Amino acid sequence: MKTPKISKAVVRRLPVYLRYLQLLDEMNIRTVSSYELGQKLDMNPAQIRKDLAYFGEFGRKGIGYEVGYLVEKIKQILKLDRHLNVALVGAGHLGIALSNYNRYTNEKMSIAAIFDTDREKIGTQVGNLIIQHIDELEQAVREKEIRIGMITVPAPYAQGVADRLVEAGVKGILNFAPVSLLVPSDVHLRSADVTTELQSLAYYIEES
Amino acid sequence: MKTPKISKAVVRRLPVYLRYLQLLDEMNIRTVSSYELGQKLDMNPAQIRKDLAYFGEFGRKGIGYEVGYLVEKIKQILKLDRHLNVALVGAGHLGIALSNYNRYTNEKMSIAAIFDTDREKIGTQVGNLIIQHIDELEQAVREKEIRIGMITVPAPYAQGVADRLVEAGVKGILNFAPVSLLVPSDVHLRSADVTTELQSLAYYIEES
DNA sequence: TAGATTGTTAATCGATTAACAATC
DNA sequence: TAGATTGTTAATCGATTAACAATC
Repeated sequence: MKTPKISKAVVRRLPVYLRYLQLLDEMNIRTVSSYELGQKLDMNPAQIRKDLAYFGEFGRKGIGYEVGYLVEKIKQILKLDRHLNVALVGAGHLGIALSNYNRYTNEKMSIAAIFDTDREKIGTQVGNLIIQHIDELEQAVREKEIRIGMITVPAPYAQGVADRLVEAGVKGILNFAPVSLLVPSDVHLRSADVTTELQSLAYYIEES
Repeated sequence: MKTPKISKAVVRRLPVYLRYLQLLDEMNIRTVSSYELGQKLDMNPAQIRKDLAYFGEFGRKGIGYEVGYLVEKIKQILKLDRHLNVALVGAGHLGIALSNYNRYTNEKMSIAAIFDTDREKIGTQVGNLIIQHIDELEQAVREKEIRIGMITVPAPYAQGVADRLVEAGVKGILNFAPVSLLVPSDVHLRSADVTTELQSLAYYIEES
């Protein structure tokens, strides 16, 4: 165990750091301090330093962090330096839209299969993939070593899809359906539901 | 000030409770205990009771919560009992997909305008809306009393769009672009970025 | 050297959970 | 009445921030 005990909050912030560091890298900025990062990401510099320090000593006192080096380190930590295949279940508007995210994430992470139940859609090409029937899910997950599933089916079908993904061996699920899912504790579930986000935002909107 | 100090974590859970309660309501289930809710939502019952108790005494000792009543109460708390207009900026695949979310959220919350800069798209109908040029944003926000903006433009344009939304008077922003935005402290910003979600999930995926 | 900035410890703050009296 | 379940206080746990010695 190379890391002691990393909190979920820390892990959720690492991709945010990574994204901004990659931007700096593209701008050929070599070095950055936790203070500068804090300014740009609206975060406390101490938190950034502490987060990074869980994984090693990446900075230099008096200087800051070397951008390119830190990018590589964070990629390693997040395991973005190895291939990771994702399955997308639900080829509706949202599913199709998300299938474009291939480019955004990382060359090493890619959507390796898309599933639906609609006979009209099956066999159709989306990007460089062909929409498959969901009954091929288990086989595809095994053959392509898919580890993460994204669920973009209507709410009533989402739990069933989650069950199948789990059964097939997926270890992470990103659920876009507006419903609470139950999965075994060894499977990491994230909700990416627009409904709940908007509804909780509404709380903060004062009367006009 | 009718509420003392409600934490963000509590507010984010209320829509989750609401959603499940509405499901129970549709199934004509009259009453539910915090224990049952906890089971179905994979949450601690004490937390659910405590969350609800911040806003009033909605339950009955020995009985539980009356589903229909609690649904109404949570809607009131989240201000989902009044109209709330949302603007969508960016009519790409994701934007179009999200424009369907009208039905999911709430009859009272609706996307009231869609903007883009692409001349090809402007004037095009999406659902019951016509895509407008982003230069009409300020006027539309004012006229339609839009209070929340969803950003689905490419990352490099997102901060500019956020600035315009803020300037126009929007008080909540849901950002789908893979970039960290800065907004004034009185504007509530939420990130709904798939990239960071997937990347943080990757951390938990063990070697195959 | 003087100034800057890290890594880390200690202090603080916030959120979750346990426990139980009140009561339906 | 006995059993169930809330609302709430106290205890615990986890996360953030402040402070500063180490050092580039």
